[in-house]
Amino acid sequence: MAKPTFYITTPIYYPSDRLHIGNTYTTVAADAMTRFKRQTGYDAYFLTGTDEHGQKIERKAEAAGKTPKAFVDEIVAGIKDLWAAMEIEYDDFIRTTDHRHEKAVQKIFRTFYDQGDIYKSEYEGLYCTPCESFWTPTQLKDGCCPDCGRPVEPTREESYFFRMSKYQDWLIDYIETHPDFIQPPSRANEMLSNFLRPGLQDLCVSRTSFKWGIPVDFDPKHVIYVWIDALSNYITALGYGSGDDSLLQKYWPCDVHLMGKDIIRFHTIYWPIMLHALGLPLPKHVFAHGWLMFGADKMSKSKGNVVYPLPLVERFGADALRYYLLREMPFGADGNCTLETILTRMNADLANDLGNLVSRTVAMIEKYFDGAVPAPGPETELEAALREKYLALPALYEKHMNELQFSVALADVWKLVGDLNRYIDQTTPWILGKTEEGRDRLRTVLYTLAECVRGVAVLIEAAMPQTPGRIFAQLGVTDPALKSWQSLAAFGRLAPGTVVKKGEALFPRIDVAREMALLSPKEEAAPEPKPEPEPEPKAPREITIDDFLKVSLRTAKVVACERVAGSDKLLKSTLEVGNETRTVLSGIAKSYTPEEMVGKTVVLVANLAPRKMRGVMSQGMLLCAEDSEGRLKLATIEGGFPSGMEIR
RNA sequence: CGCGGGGUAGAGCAGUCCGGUAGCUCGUCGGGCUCAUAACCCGGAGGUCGAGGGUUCAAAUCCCUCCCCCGCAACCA
Repeated sequence: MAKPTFYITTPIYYPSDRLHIGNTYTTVAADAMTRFKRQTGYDAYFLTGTDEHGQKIERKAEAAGKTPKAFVDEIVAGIKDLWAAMEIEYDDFIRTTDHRHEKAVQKIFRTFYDQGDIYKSEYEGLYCTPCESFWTPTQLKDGCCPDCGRPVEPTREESYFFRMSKYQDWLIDYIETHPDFIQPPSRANEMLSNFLRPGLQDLCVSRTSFKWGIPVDFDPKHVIYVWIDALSNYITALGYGSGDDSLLQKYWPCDVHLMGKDIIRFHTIYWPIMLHALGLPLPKHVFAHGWLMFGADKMSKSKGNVVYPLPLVERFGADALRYYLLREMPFGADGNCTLETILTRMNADLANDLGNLVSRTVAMIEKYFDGAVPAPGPETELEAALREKYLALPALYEKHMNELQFSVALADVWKLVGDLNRYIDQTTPWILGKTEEGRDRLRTVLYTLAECVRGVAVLIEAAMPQTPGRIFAQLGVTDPALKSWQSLAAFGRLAPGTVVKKGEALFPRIDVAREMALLSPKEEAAPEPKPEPEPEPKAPREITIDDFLKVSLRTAKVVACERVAGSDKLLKSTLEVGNETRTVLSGIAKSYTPEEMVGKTVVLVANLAPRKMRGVMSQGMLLCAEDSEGRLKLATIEGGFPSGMEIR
């Protein structure tokens, strides 16, 4: 009988920057799930990859003086290195620039067009010419381009559109009749009430404003815009439209699309509709996990709790970081993530509980039985209770893993680890070892420990691929049958006489304070390229003095200041600039009270185009410094200097 | 009334759907043990479960009102 199949995907990541720990989390989760499914008898297939087209990459490549392909090649290599370091083993890594993908996407696009799902029309929107971008009214900043701040103008661009509206009722019905489709279920409500029930707009699926994309083969001045290009990867990777769709036949429909909660909308609305239009069944589950929060904006860099994956892996190993990621985050919810919580968790669970358990178990077998696992004697109720827990664990673990509740599944295993540490204290082997009758009892105790430790090693394999091997080495387990999931079905598989050998500590205890100092972002000018926290999209370019002189900076005295009704950030200041009076709005209400403002002599950008905010015209801008926590300090002029003076 | 998430011990969280002695991890204090990675085990202190009202024999849990925090949105030239 053929094995049941299991197909799992991560999103394809956008390689405009290095990946952060959030993407690492998704991918680790998918990898752990894949390993778990294989372990429990499935034919599992794990897909990840990169989404490489689009204007943003086109521009970044240009800024870096590279071709888009060369630019993404480099980043993709880094991503693959990171996955290798994290022990992530995917079956396929699809890049949207792969020839196989591009061909299939063109075919999909044409299919939609031929069957009338896609039609050509004009996109009417607000266009910023310098940025070559369309913006929706809601994206605009005060009527201007959110990127460059310059005015936009209504423009039309020829575009292809997907008739989403046609499938809206079908999708609503599908989601309502398939309560398991969107996980967690609260996300389904969100999609229904925010997007589906109000009515779907037809989706713009091509662009003519940039070139870095897959051309529409029957209308080559268009490139296919992100949706059809990116989402299709889940089937093009399986050979959809390639002539060999054996993988598709085997693995589709997908079991789980795993992703962060930010992109759930695309996967639960556009993607299902596209699949339906292609006549393909929908994925069984779309699962959105939460975010890893780094103590959020409030306490990041200054508290030294920004976390990057690579330095941690290098220092503590892939398994420790994988364990942390899977254990710390509850199902579907956001989790706090700081260097301190990571190190503390590693110490408590890995070094103290598991590592030390293995260490003391093996040490006692060496000490009392010359390293040979003793044959167990009669059982007491202590052993019976442990055995019962041990035997119940695989089913429990399997249940939680199948619900993608990694943290709960691991917590179950660690309950057994805790029980075993307690068991040692209850049975006091070091006393048993002193008498002849005690030694009989000791055989049972140490055998029970060794067998349970073996079970733990088997159970954690999916989450921590490297550690079981190290435990087996210390226990002297070589027979593959004893490393298998099936071996958990009965207690007592470990053969008495097996020779153990104490090795290095599985997880050396970490000096948290020291490591925190060592790994804090400031020290991290390491050779490895650190993933810049917020890479400036627009790197400051050199300008000439003439450019600078275009900016008119003047001293200005605040003569009055008040809060702006309805805004928590804006202050409205009345400024005296020489013999002129100006009104300026500034987003500084969180750092300054109106009272503090009055009387200050500040720096005004005097020739900035006026802008309306909250219905009030702002005639200029005040210069401010901003720290990493968003606190602002105005640039001020000391002393009683007159207003209206030029600043150079 | 924009959408959503949340407010439970010093910190991070579970419990809330299906009312019934408030629980877990870390930290802290005290004790035990010596097989072990200064680890492990036991115990204590520490909570008016955001506030107020209601239903009930009984409310963290159900109902109503309000306050506060965090995302998104808005907005910070």
